[in-house]
Amino acid sequence: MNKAIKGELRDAGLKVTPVREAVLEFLTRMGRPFTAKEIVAKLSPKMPGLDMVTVYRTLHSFEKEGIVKSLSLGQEALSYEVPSHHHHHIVCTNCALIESFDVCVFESVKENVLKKSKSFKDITKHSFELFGLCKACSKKS
Amino acid sequence: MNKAIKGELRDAGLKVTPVREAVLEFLTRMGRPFTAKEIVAKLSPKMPGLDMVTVYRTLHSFEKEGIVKSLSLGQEALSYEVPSHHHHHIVCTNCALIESFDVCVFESVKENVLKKSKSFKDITKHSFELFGLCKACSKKS
DNA sequence: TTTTTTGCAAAAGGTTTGCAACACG
DNA sequence: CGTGTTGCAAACCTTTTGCAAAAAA
Repeated sequence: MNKAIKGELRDAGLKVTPVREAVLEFLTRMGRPFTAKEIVAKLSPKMPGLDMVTVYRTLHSFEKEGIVKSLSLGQEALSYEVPSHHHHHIVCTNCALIESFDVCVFESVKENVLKKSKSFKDITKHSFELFGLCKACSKKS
Repeated sequence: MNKAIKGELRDAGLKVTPVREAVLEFLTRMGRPFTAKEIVAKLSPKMPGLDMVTVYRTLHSFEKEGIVKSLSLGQEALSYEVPSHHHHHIVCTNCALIESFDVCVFESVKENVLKKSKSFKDITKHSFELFGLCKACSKKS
Protein backbone atom coordinates (compact mmCIF):
# COMPACT_ATOMS: atom_id res chain seq x y z
CA MET A 1 0.00 0.00 0.00
CA ASN A 2 0.79 3.67 -0.32
CA LYS A 3 1.68 3.81 -3.97
CA ALA A 4 2.41 7.51 -3.86
CA ILE A 5 5.13 7.22 -1.25
CA LYS A 6 6.71 4.24 -2.98
CA GLY A 7 6.68 6.15 -6.26
CA GLU A 8 8.29 9.13 -4.69
CA LEU A 9 11.08 6.97 -3.32
CA ARG A 10 11.65 5.33 -6.69
CA ASP A 11 11.60 8.69 -8.46
CA ALA A 12 14.26 9.84 -6.06
CA GLY A 13 16.36 6.83 -7.01
CA LEU A 14 16.06 5.23 -3.58
CA LYS A 15 15.23 1.64 -2.85
CA VAL A 16 11.85 1.11 -1.26
CA THR A 17 12.15 -0.23 2.27
CA PRO A 18 9.73 -0.30 5.20
CA VAL A 19 11.74 2.27 7.15
CA ARG A 20 11.92 4.70 4.26
CA GLU A 21 8.25 4.34 3.49
CA ALA A 22 7.31 4.90 7.10
CA VAL A 23 9.51 7.96 7.56
CA LEU A 24 8.46 9.62 4.33
CA GLU A 25 4.80 8.85 4.87
CA PHE A 26 4.99 10.24 8.38
CA LEU A 27 6.71 13.48 7.45
CA THR A 28 4.42 13.97 4.46
CA ARG A 29 1.29 13.39 6.48
CA MET A 30 2.36 15.60 9.38
CA GLY A 31 3.45 18.51 7.25
CA ARG A 32 5.71 20.03 9.84
CA PRO A 33 9.29 19.53 11.08
CA PHE A 34 10.31 16.72 13.43
CA THR A 35 13.64 15.68 14.94
CA ALA A 36 15.11 12.22 14.39
CA LYS A 37 14.28 11.40 17.98
CA GLU A 38 10.67 12.42 17.59
CA ILE A 39 10.36 10.37 14.42
CA VAL A 40 11.68 7.28 16.17
CA ALA A 41 9.27 7.85 19.04
CA LYS A 42 6.30 8.17 16.71
CA LEU A 43 7.17 5.21 14.49
CA SER A 44 8.49 2.78 17.09
CA PRO A 45 5.07 1.47 18.16
CA LYS A 46 4.50 0.21 14.63
CA MET A 47 8.14 -0.62 13.96
CA PRO A 48 9.68 -2.15 17.08
CA GLY A 49 13.45 -2.06 17.05
CA LEU A 50 13.61 0.92 14.71
CA ASP A 51 16.98 2.48 15.35
CA MET A 52 17.80 6.17 15.49
CA VAL A 53 20.90 5.54 13.41
CA THR A 54 18.73 4.19 10.63
CA VAL A 55 16.47 7.20 10.82
CA TYR A 56 19.48 9.52 10.59
CA ARG A 57 20.72 7.67 7.55
CA THR A 58 17.28 7.69 6.02
CA LEU A 59 16.91 11.42 6.56
CA HIS A 60 20.33 12.06 5.07
CA SER A 61 19.51 10.10 1.96
CA PHE A 62 16.21 11.96 1.67
CA GLU A 63 17.92 15.29 2.11
CA LYS A 64 20.50 14.44 -0.50
CA GLU A 65 17.71 13.71 -2.97
CA GLY A 66 15.86 16.86 -1.96
CA ILE A 67 12.73 15.19 -0.65
CA VAL A 68 13.24 16.48 2.87
CA LYS A 69 14.84 19.63 4.20
CA SER A 70 16.67 20.07 7.50
CA LEU A 71 16.35 23.13 9.68
CA SER A 72 17.67 24.15 13.04
CA LEU A 73 14.82 25.44 15.15
CA GLY A 74 16.47 26.42 18.37
CA GLN A 75 19.87 25.21 19.37
CA GLU A 76 19.14 21.54 19.95
CA ALA A 77 18.62 18.78 17.42
CA LEU A 78 17.98 19.41 13.75
CA SER A 79 14.43 19.04 12.50
CA TYR A 80 13.39 17.58 9.18
CA GLU A 81 10.33 18.23 7.05
CA VAL A 82 8.91 17.64 3.60
CA PRO A 83 9.24 21.01 1.85
CA SER A 84 5.82 21.28 0.27
CA HIS A 85 5.67 24.92 -0.67
CA HIS A 86 8.25 27.50 0.36
CA HIS A 87 7.67 28.58 3.94
CA HIS A 88 9.37 29.39 7.22
CA HIS A 89 8.64 28.87 10.91
CA ILE A 90 7.86 30.66 14.13
CA VAL A 91 8.90 28.76 17.21
CA CYS A 92 7.69 29.46 20.73
CA THR A 93 10.73 29.88 22.95
CA ASN A 94 8.74 28.65 25.90
CA CYS A 95 6.83 25.56 24.70
CA ALA A 96 8.44 24.91 21.29
CA LEU A 97 5.16 25.18 19.43
CA ILE A 98 5.86 25.48 15.72
CA GLU A 99 3.78 27.43 13.23
CA SER A 100 4.68 28.08 9.63
CA PHE A 101 4.17 31.17 7.53
CA ASP A 102 4.43 31.85 3.83
CA VAL A 103 5.96 35.28 3.77
CA CYS A 104 9.49 35.11 2.47
CA VAL A 105 11.77 37.96 1.83
CA PHE A 106 14.69 36.12 0.45
CA GLU A 107 14.02 36.73 -3.24
CA SER A 108 13.66 40.45 -2.70
CA VAL A 109 17.01 40.58 -0.95
CA LYS A 110 19.11 38.08 -2.83
CA GLU A 111 20.20 40.25 -5.76
CA ASN A 112 20.80 43.22 -3.55
CA VAL A 113 23.03 41.25 -1.21
CA LEU A 114 24.98 39.62 -4.03
CA LYS A 115 25.55 42.93 -5.74
CA LYS A 116 26.98 44.45 -2.59
CA SER A 117 28.98 41.38 -1.65
CA LYS A 118 32.71 41.48 -1.97
CA SER A 119 33.37 37.75 -1.84
CA PHE A 120 30.23 35.87 -2.79
CA LYS A 121 29.24 34.60 -6.18
CA ASP A 122 26.02 32.78 -5.49
CA ILE A 123 23.46 32.07 -2.78
CA THR A 124 22.06 28.57 -2.70
CA LYS A 125 20.20 28.31 0.60
CA HIS A 126 18.82 30.51 3.29
CA SER A 127 17.46 30.11 6.78
CA PHE A 128 14.85 32.44 8.18
CA GLU A 129 13.25 31.45 11.46
CA LEU A 130 11.32 33.55 13.93
CA PHE A 131 11.21 33.00 17.66
CA GLY A 132 8.67 34.39 20.06
CA LEU A 133 5.94 33.64 22.51
CA CYS A 134 2.75 31.90 21.55
CA LYS A 135 -0.54 33.21 22.87
CA ALA A 136 -0.89 30.48 25.48
CA CYS A 137 2.60 31.02 26.89
CA SER A 138 2.35 34.79 26.90
CA LYS A 139 -0.73 34.55 29.10
CA LYS A 140 1.09 32.45 31.69
CA SER A 141 4.00 34.82 32.15
CA MET B 1 45.17 47.95 30.23
CA ASN B 2 42.16 48.09 27.91
CA LYS B 3 39.96 50.40 29.92
CA ALA B 4 37.11 50.18 27.43
CA ILE B 5 36.74 46.44 27.75
CA LYS B 6 36.97 46.53 31.52
CA GLY B 7 34.34 49.25 31.58
CA GLU B 8 32.03 47.27 29.39
CA LEU B 9 32.31 44.29 31.68
CA ARG B 10 31.59 46.40 34.75
CA ASP B 11 28.67 48.09 33.01
CA ALA B 12 27.27 44.66 32.30
CA GLY B 13 27.55 43.82 35.98
CA LEU B 14 30.26 41.24 35.46
CA LYS B 15 33.43 40.86 37.43
CA VAL B 16 36.57 41.71 35.52
CA THR B 17 38.79 38.67 35.00
CA PRO B 18 41.59 37.93 32.56
CA VAL B 19 39.52 35.38 30.67
CA ARG B 20 36.56 37.70 30.27
CA GLU B 21 38.74 40.56 29.17
CA ALA B 22 40.50 38.40 26.63
CA VAL B 23 37.33 36.91 25.16
CA LEU B 24 35.48 40.21 24.91
CA GLU B 25 38.49 42.02 23.52
CA PHE B 26 38.99 39.31 20.94
CA LEU B 27 35.39 39.21 19.74
CA THR B 28 35.20 43.00 19.68
CA ARG B 29 38.41 43.35 17.72
CA MET B 30 37.55 40.62 15.21
CA GLY B 31 34.04 41.84 14.53
CA ARG B 32 32.76 38.53 13.26
CA PRO B 33 31.42 35.29 14.76
CA PHE B 34 33.63 32.58 16.27
CA THR B 35 32.91 29.24 17.91
CA ALA B 36 34.03 28.47 21.44
CA LYS B 37 36.62 26.11 20.03
CA GLU B 38 38.02 28.77 17.73
CA ILE B 39 38.19 31.25 20.57
CA VAL B 40 40.16 28.81 22.71
CA ALA B 41 42.52 28.14 19.82
CA LYS B 42 43.13 31.84 19.25
CA LEU B 43 43.58 32.77 22.90
CA SER B 44 45.49 29.73 24.14
CA PRO B 45 48.93 30.94 23.04
CA LYS B 46 48.58 33.94 25.35
CA MET B 47 46.58 32.10 27.98
CA PRO B 48 47.98 28.61 28.43
CA GLY B 49 45.57 26.27 30.17
CA LEU B 50 42.51 28.22 29.10
CA ASP B 51 39.67 25.75 29.21
CA MET B 52 36.81 25.45 26.77
CA VAL B 53 34.40 25.07 29.68
CA THR B 54 35.44 28.46 30.93
CA VAL B 55 34.92 29.97 27.51
CA TYR B 56 31.45 28.48 27.30
CA ARG B 57 30.59 29.88 30.70
CA THR B 58 32.04 33.22 29.73
CA LEU B 59 30.04 33.34 26.53
CA HIS B 60 26.86 32.42 28.35
CA SER B 61 27.32 35.17 30.87
CA PHE B 62 28.01 37.60 28.03
CA GLU B 63 24.96 36.47 26.14
CA LYS B 64 22.78 36.80 29.20
CA GLU B 65 23.93 40.40 29.56
CA GLY B 66 23.44 41.04 25.87
CA ILE B 67 27.04 41.85 25.03
CA VAL B 68 27.39 38.90 22.68
CA LYS B 69 24.89 37.11 20.47
CA SER B 70 24.94 33.46 19.47
CA LEU B 71 24.10 32.21 16.02
CA SER B 72 24.10 28.88 14.29
CA LEU B 73 25.94 29.17 11.01
CA GLY B 74 25.72 25.75 9.51
CA GLN B 75 24.84 22.72 11.56
CA GLU B 76 27.90 22.42 13.75
CA ALA B 77 28.90 24.45 16.77
CA LEU B 78 27.29 27.74 17.70
CA SER B 79 29.16 30.93 16.89
CA TYR B 80 29.34 34.03 19.03
CA GLU B 81 29.85 37.65 18.08
CA VAL B 82 29.63 41.16 19.45
CA PRO B 83 26.46 42.55 17.89
CA SER B 84 27.62 45.97 16.77
CA HIS B 85 24.87 47.03 14.39
CA HIS B 86 22.08 44.81 13.16
CA HIS B 87 23.33 42.51 10.43
CA HIS B 88 23.24 38.97 9.10
CA HIS B 89 25.71 36.57 7.47
CA ILE B 90 26.49 34.73 4.27
CA VAL B 91 28.47 31.56 4.79
CA CYS B 92 30.36 29.69 2.11
CA THR B 93 29.20 26.09 2.19
CA ASN B 94 32.56 24.99 0.88
CA CYS B 95 35.18 26.90 2.89
CA ALA B 96 33.07 28.44 5.69
CA LEU B 97 34.08 31.99 4.80
CA ILE B 98 31.78 34.42 6.58
CA GLU B 99 30.69 37.80 5.26
CA SER B 100 28.10 40.02 6.83
CA PHE B 101 25.45 42.19 5.20
CA ASP B 102 23.17 44.90 6.49
CA VAL B 103 19.99 44.21 4.62
CA CYS B 104 17.33 42.95 6.98
CA VAL B 105 13.79 42.17 6.13
CA PHE B 106 12.53 41.25 9.50
CA GLU B 107 10.88 44.54 10.39
CA SER B 108 8.99 44.63 7.12
CA VAL B 109 7.61 41.16 7.73
CA LYS B 110 7.03 41.08 11.46
CA GLU B 111 3.63 42.77 11.62
CA ASN B 112 2.38 40.90 8.62
CA VAL B 113 3.33 37.55 10.07
CA LEU B 114 1.88 38.33 13.48
CA LYS B 115 -1.38 39.53 11.98
CA LYS B 116 -1.77 36.30 10.04
CA SER B 117 -0.62 34.06 12.86
CA LYS B 118 -3.16 31.91 14.61
CA SER B 119 -1.13 31.15 17.72
CA PHE B 120 1.58 33.73 18.16
CA LYS B 121 1.46 36.87 20.24
CA ASP B 122 4.93 38.26 19.86
CA ILE B 123 8.21 37.80 18.02
CA THR B 124 11.34 38.37 20.02
CA LYS B 125 14.17 37.03 17.89
CA HIS B 126 14.86 36.03 14.34
CA SER B 127 17.54 34.18 12.45
CA PHE B 128 18.33 34.96 8.84
CA GLU B 129 21.42 33.40 7.36
CA LEU B 130 22.39 32.91 3.76
CA PHE B 131 24.51 30.07 2.42
CA GLY B 132 26.28 29.94 -0.90
CA LEU B 133 29.56 29.74 -2.69
CA CYS B 134 32.22 32.37 -2.37
CA LYS B 135 34.00 33.58 -5.49
CA ALA B 136 37.15 31.60 -4.76
CA CYS B 137 35.29 28.33 -4.22
CA SER B 138 33.01 28.75 -7.21
CA LYS B 139 36.07 29.00 -9.44
CA LYS B 140 37.45 25.71 -8.17
CA SER B 141 34.32 23.67 -8.84
C1' DT C 1 36.55 37.27 53.76
C1' DT C 2 32.74 36.22 50.98
C1' DT C 3 31.25 35.16 46.63
C1' DT C 4 32.25 34.25 41.93
C1' DT C 5 35.15 32.26 38.61
C1' DT C 6 38.32 28.84 36.90
C1' DG C 7 40.17 24.25 35.55
C1' DC C 8 39.71 19.46 35.55
C1' DA C 9 37.05 15.29 35.19
C1' DA C 10 33.12 13.37 33.87
C1' DA C 11 28.55 13.22 31.93
C1' DA C 12 25.04 14.37 28.74
C1' DG C 13 22.95 15.12 24.36
C1' DG C 14 23.08 14.70 19.22
C1' DT C 15 25.21 12.65 15.31
C1' DT C 16 28.45 9.61 12.78
C1' DT C 17 31.09 5.35 11.74
C1' DG C 18 32.37 0.22 11.53
C1' DC C 19 30.75 -4.02 10.78
C1' DA C 20 28.10 -8.18 10.07
C1' DA C 21 23.38 -9.78 9.04
C1' DC C 22 19.65 -8.90 6.13
C1' DA C 23 16.62 -7.47 2.31
C1' DC C 24 15.57 -5.03 -2.00
C1' DG C 25 15.60 -5.40 -6.98
C1' DC D 1 22.83 -13.05 -6.33
C1' DG D 2 25.03 -8.52 -5.63
C1' DT D 3 24.71 -4.21 -3.70
C1' DG D 4 22.54 -1.18 -0.59
C1' DT D 5 20.17 -1.01 3.96
C1' DT D 6 19.53 -2.10 8.77
C1' DG D 7 20.61 -2.72 13.75
C1' DC D 8 23.90 -2.79 17.28
C1' DA D 9 27.99 -1.13 19.55
C1' DA D 10 31.04 2.21 19.95
C1' DA D 11 33.12 6.54 18.77
C1' DC D 12 32.89 11.50 18.15
C1' DC D 13 31.76 16.38 18.95
C1' DT D 14 29.68 19.98 21.21
C1' DT D 15 27.87 21.54 25.41
C1' DT D 16 26.70 21.02 30.39
C1' DT D 17 27.40 19.83 35.30
C1' DG D 18 29.93 18.84 39.85
C1' DC D 19 33.45 19.99 42.66
C1' DA D 20 37.49 21.90 44.88
C1' DA D 21 41.17 25.39 44.28
C1' DA D 22 42.03 30.15 43.03
C1' DA D 23 40.85 34.87 42.39
C1' DA D 24 37.86 39.14 42.36
C1' DA D 25 35.73 42.84 45.10
